[in-house]
Amino acid sequence: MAHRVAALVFDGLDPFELGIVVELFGLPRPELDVPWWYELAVCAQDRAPARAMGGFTIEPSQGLDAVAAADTVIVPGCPPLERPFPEPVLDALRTAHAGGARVVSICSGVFLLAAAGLVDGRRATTHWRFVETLRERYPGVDLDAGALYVDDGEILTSAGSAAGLDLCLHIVRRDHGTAIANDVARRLVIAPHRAGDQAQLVERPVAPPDDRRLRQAMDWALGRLAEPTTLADLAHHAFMSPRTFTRRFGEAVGQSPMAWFLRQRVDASLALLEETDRSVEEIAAAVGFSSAAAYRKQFRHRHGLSPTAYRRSRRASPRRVVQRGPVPFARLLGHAH
DNA sequence: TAGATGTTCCGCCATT
DNA sequence: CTAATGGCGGAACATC
Repeated sequence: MAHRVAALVFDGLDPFELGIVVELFGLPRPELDVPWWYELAVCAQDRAPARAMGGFTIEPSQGLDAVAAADTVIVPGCPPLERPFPEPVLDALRTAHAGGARVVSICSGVFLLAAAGLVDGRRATTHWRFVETLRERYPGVDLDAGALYVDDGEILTSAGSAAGLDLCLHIVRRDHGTAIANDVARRLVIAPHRAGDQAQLVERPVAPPDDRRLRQAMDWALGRLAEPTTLADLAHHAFMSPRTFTRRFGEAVGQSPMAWFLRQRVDASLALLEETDRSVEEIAAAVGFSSAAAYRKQFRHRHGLSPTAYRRSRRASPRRVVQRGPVPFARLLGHAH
């Protein structure tokens, strides 16, 4: 069974945002272990070609029928503001929504949803440039101007282009779980250039989980990275049994608790390798490994080279600001979700 | 190198 | 009735 995704395009659409949709929903992913995946159709009324920003044209493969019949409709941003939307387009959107489809917008795409009356009295967001206009035109919308994206059930809206990517990943997470979403993200976010093999992929940092007890345990663990810590300890600080903790952690984070924790330790060591001259032995101890051997093994496993080789590669090109390791989870914990 | 010992993690299932 | 919980056991892996 395939899940039908329809992307609605217009003159003036932002091809980057359409690209996000194509990348996430329009490509086969045979490498993923999932029972079903998405089938994308790029749609416009009468399949009329749409001029994209940047001066080229997109030829839709489907008309509005595909929109009405879709399981998920996505509206990428388009500077809509002056013209009214064609009634058939709005109808197709309403039909899809009434039939239980999810309706998603990126950036200024909300205007179309609003025009169709789908976001009245609902929470939504958009790019900050459009906040004022949206407020004036559709005062009934409960606008959350600060959010990256808003998930209001079957209506999902997002802010600027990159937030659209976050929202699409969020949808994949909803549909297939966190582990698969992380997998997809890992394939999208390719490492900055590095000589040699494909080591050192930058993994997308996981969003902090909703469950406060989980965050609490993670916070606690991060605050004492170097101390000996067991699964039972973590579970205890989350006020759960080890079994339940393991289960909930996996659902929320997409990794097992100890795999996550080991990773945090290795991540923490990156800064020490880059910014200090302490020995590998010392660093291993400083981030909580019981032996340098264990540290080396973990490090090679995650980064494909030895700690010393990693340090050397950083020193060799100190000005390459673009290159950086994974964002430590700690920095994300403070963020709103 | 081999082997004994410990830990994690996940499917299964009774219980809440 | 369904959903969540947590104990148990064993495979996989790590450690000594």
